[in-house]
Amino acid sequence: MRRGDLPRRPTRRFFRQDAVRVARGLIGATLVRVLPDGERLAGIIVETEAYLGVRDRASHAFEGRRTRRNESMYARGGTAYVYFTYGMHYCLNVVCGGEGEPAAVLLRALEPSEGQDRMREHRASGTRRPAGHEALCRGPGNLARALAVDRSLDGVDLCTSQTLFVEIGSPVPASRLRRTPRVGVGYAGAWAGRRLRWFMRDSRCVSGR
DNA sequence: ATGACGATTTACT
DNA sequence: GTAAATCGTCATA
Repeated sequence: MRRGDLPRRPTRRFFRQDAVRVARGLIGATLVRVLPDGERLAGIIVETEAYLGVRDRASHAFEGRRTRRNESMYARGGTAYVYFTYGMHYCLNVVCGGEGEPAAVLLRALEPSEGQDRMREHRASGTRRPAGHEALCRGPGNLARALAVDRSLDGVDLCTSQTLFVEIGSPVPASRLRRTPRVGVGYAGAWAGRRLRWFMRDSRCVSGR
């Protein structure tokens, strides 16, 4: 982005690509959350994972599973898919591909860039020590909590929403990225080993393991 | 109606 | 390293 340019959102065309391209392409972009009171929270996306749809055993849509929970995975690319897991955490995904094609990218970590105090408040309750800047949005559950993302944002269209959206960032060269298997999908057999996780090599905000 | 299970996080030995 | 927290969702009956 050049000086004086306004931030731009990725096009619908971008989100309609396959999840591998979207996962790779979102690294370095900024995720923006505008709270009900108008405060803007934002962070640079530093870690993503691709879930490839009906053939991917780790995906919620494996073998065409379609339920109330994962319904928004079947919406068109650019839709938010927010699910609740482990009885306490929300996770935010970006749906990819065309309508009826349930692929998605899980957003796993951000480097906070705006509204860090508010993020810290959101993270505060339940933890003993306040999270440092690096840890505010480290891990999908923490990211969602810091940005006040819950099921009310499930199904939101990131291409048009004023509440939750993405802004294009500077291009990230491949040399700054690392690619590994996904986290927490050991149950997925051969799919567990596929390198479908991307993260910024030098970022201190990336989740562990 | 019941039971098993998480695309996680934290705390603790 | 292991375990606990915690509950919506889904498959089974």
